[in-house]
Amino acid sequence: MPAKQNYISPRHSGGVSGMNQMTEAKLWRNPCPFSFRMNYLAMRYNTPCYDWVQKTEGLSRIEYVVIYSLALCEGGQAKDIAISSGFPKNSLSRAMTKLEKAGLITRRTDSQDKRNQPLYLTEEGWALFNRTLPVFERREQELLNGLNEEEVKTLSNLMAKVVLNSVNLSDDISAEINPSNTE
Amino acid sequence: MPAKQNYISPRHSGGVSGMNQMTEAKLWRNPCPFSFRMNYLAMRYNTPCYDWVQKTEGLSRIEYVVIYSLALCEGGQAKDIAISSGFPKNSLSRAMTKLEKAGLITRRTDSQDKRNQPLYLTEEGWALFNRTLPVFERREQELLNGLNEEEVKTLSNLMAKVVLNSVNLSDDISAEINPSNTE
DNA sequence: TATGTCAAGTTCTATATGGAACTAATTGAG
DNA sequence: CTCAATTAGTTCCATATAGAACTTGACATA
Repeated sequence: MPAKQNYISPRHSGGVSGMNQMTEAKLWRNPCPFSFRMNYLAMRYNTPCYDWVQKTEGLSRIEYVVIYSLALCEGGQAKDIAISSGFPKNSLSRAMTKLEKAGLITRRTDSQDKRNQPLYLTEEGWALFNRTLPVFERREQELLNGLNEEEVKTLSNLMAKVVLNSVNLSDDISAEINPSNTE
Repeated sequence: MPAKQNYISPRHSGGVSGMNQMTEAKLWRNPCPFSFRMNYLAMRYNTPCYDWVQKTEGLSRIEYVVIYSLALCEGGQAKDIAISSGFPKNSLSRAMTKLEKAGLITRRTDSQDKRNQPLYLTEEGWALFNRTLPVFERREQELLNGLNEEEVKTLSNLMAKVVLNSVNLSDDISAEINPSNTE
């Protein structure tokens, strides 16, 4: 065959790193390198984990997030899950209804303030959490495989520092943009 | 008023760090601390940026991702964007159709392989990218505000290392689970 | 004891989303 | 040279999703 037929554009070839040219560009020639790496890794973590939970337990991502959140913070409310996860409260409401029907969580009513509905895992909810957690832990381990213990510690600390800093940031960008925002 | 009425449960109070108890639990008592920090930061970056692009330019997240991807890698294809961003190819197809109609991108046809459609930004596409990029850059800067230059460098390097390691991981979890996975 | 404001959660509904099946082009096997 | 397998991209459509409006409850002010 003529060479032209077999020619594989460098754009589409694996190259040394085993990734396509666009991914390499986003990694190494990106004006927002941190954001890309973060989003890319989030995808490589979330997709397989939540696909697996969907398949094995029949729970969507948001439904599993509710379970996970309550396992870490018993008696938390929909509002708390919304704040810590970013999911809108109406989607959470739907998820909670389904989980309650499935017997995985219970809602009580705060007698002090009847608007509040502290949420708890049932025994079955705990069982589900306990049998699924290892998969999530394993995936995180796999991602961090390439780092030694020291590096994992450093990375963890720096990420925590960024999270703490981010808490004070406004999410309203229009407010930050000045009339003359020509950089 | 009786103290009981005014009592604010520690669960819902700001506490020292200014975040609710559930977020603190997810940060400091999480079996998967890296994953949570990553997802939390991704949310704090993506939500305001893409909401802003939606409002100011009328582009959805996936549509903007196409623009951004082509700015970093001219002539890339839908497939490349799918791999590097995780969006399904049918959603990308829809986005590309809209962007082409809006005059922001053009599709050519590879004469070598007519299945391929290398994509390019038009002049207007470039203009849009150039006027929106500063907002994304600024948001990344804001997130990293709390770190000094040295720390930003370290964090960037470690994240890159994790990405490189992750490239070789399988996304199929069921294949990784052994019959006896009772950890 | 009214009344305006705010907060938590629910419901309604239009739209966005992505899986599955499809078309068209290419390649590989025999 | 055929035909099966593979790949890029599109279309179809059932369902998930999230904005907006709503309900209910709390509480401050008067």
